[in-house]
Amino acid sequence: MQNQSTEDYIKGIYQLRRRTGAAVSTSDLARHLKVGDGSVTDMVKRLSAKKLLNYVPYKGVTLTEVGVKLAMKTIRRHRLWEMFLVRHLGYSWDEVHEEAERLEHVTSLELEERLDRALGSPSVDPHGDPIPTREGELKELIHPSVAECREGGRYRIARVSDESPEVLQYLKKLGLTLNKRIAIKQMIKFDGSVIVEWNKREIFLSGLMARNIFVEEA
Amino acid sequence: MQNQSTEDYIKGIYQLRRRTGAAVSTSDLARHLKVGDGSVTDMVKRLSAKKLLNYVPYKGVTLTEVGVKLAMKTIRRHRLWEMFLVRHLGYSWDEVHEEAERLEHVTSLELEERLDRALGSPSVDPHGDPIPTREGELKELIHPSVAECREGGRYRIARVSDESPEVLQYLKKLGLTLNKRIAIKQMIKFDGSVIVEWNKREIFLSGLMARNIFVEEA
DNA sequence: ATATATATTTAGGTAAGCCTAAATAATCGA
DNA sequence: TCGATTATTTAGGCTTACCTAAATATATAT
Ligand SMILES: [Mn+2]
Ligand SMILES: [Mn+2]
Ligand SMILES: [Mn+2]
Ligand SMILES: [Mn+2]
Repeated sequence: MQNQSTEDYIKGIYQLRRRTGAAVSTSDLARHLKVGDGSVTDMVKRLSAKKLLNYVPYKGVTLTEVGVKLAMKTIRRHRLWEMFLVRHLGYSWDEVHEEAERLEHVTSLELEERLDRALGSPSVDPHGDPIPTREGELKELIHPSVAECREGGRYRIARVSDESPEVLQYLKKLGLTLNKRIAIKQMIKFDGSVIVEWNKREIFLSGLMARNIFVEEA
Repeated sequence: MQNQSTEDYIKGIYQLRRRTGAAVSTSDLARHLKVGDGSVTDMVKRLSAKKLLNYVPYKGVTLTEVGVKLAMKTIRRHRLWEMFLVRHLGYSWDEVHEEAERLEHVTSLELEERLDRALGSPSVDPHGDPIPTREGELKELIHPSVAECREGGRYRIARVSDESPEVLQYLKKLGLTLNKRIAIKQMIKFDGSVIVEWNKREIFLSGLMARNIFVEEA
């Protein structure tokens, strides 16, 4: 098993790459991990020596096959823990990320299996993010954000960005949680905000909020 | 919160001290933690600077009040996790120590509270060891070992040494788990072994085994 | 194309935790 | 009580993962 830093670097690279598609720059990774640029260059060389990633100076890093495996393993553990904390310990979806961020690094294969079994092998985490399989397969679901919906459409909330606890807290307060069914009442072009209907109430969502909620046609 | 090494050192000191009563020598601690003697001297100086313990060269270490608090917190988390893994994830008592040894260091106060609540504030762990309270109070229960029992006596198994997984596995196979009621059939002076009766069967326990099972008069 | 701005790496340091071997202190036996 | 044995500390090193500032490479704008 690898240590906390290694796993967080590899996971970070995987996630940044999913967003940009290209090689991940050391400075983007530094920002993501909240460490200095020089520290990343340093660490990235060591991870490259361990064959977890390919590093081309001034060009950025990409994960090797082994690296992707490790990313999958870490993400799987993270999301299983999030799910477990919600279902079995009464956490709400805005409280689990931090905990899972630490637990993911001290989870044996045995524990991973037992978490999975206790949850009935869930396919998504509390934020709607897919959980990689035991074998490391991850099918990314591509859902449009509320900001990209058509007026009058009816949708199911399929995923919510887990970036900020505040967004999650706010949505919880509104009642807009996973799998809730909403209708798009009005798209306000001017600032990208959206008015949705849920439970017979009209809810106003800022443009930023709308871009953090992902839906599926209902 | 402290890091893994710090917590394991402090916990180790607490546990060694409970057994011997006196200040803990650096070499005993080194053996316990499986690190070199010199490493312990090194670390112990740092922990002393942090006011977690008092270190007198050549005399050994004792925990400060703050140190004892940290030991209690760590032991509480360890034992709550052991209990949780057994009750909620189907682990058996010989499989939980290693897992808890890592989980104890990444457990927030919030998580500690939720584990405790989910378990109904248990007073002992799966091995019969008492769980410190939220406030850090620990009442050590003093039970005689089977090796110290009187022939013909009837007892309840109150605690089992969690030192070795083998002992625990063996006892599990025999069916001699916590709270089981046994009768002492014969104490064999020659080698300290004991024959006990449980569930209408006679079970032979080696001297070493007998010294690792602790009981309460029934 | 060249100067300037920005991104990235290098260099030199630090702290934590470990190791081994040498030095020294404490303890024990006769 | 003195010499030998044992326990403990010191010294010198190592690796990991950070930091900051200086140097250098790359990208951008005129
Ligand atoms: Mn993490
Ligand atoms: Mn999540
Ligand atoms: Mn531990
Ligand atoms: Mn235990």
